[in-house]
Amino acid sequence: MRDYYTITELTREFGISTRTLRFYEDEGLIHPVRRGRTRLFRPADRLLVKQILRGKRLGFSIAEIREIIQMYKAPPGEVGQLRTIINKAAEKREELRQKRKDIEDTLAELEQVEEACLGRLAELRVAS
Amino acid sequence: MRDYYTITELTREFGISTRTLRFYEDEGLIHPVRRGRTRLFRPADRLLVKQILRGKRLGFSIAEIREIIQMYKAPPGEVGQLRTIINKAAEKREELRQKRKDIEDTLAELEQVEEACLGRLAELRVAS
DNA sequence: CAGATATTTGACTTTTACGTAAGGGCGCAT
DNA sequence: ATGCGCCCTTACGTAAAAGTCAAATATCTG
Repeated sequence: MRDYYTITELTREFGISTRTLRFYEDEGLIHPVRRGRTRLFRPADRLLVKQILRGKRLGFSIAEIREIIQMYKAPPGEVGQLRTIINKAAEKREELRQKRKDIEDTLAELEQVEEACLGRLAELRVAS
Repeated sequence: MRDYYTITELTREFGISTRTLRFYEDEGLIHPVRRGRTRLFRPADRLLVKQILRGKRLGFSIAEIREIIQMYKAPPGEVGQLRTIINKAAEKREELRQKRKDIEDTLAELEQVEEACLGRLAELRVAS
């Protein structure tokens, strides 16, 4: 486990640009430390980037990803705040379950596509 | 099963705008028939809209959705084409499985968030 | 310490997926 | 005949998420 990663190391690891990482910083999603002006990414920052990209793959906007990330680092807080977080988490989970169902449905359809293609291929072989 | 739906009926059913449906037509995703200039959506068009919106929820771009849709209505075709489709379908399925894993991971993290919040709430009750 | 390589900020541009406004047509209930 | 609701096209506008480029530093390496 490295102490620090440079910006270019992370861009190579994740296949993104430096612009993207700076953009995420501007958006308040990550907070790499600085040595002079140069950004240094700690393992925790790297993990955050991973979570951000995961959110992107699922079609979440930056704003939504920010919300999710903020839930992760929620402080002890007071009762009202805790309840708010619990509710938000429940909402997101519901949304994720919907997405999962969408995935299952699409997977099923694509399997049908494959079967149909294989079937058609078999027909063509017989006919020739 | 209705013969035709008007554009407004579909916007109400799916919570989208007429602009969106016209945009999808411009993009070649749907092809409602016309009575004069007015679009008439058949059940098959309605199903397509459903599939498009499902794709959107999963973070697919219009271009990607177009690809998926084209697999569904792939014609009997010739051997090379069929193989291409089979490969594309396999790729998409892999992508979907990745997304599903992303969802599972995020769900697990959110459950941890909830547990942590509930734990903290319990602490606060004891302390008071 | 020089030269190469990496990083910074800032500004402008691009792409995607629509939103929105303008201007007009059709059918029908008042 | 007119007001209402729904429909059409054309065209410009916009927000999000970066891409791209320039010019100025920083950092590493021999």
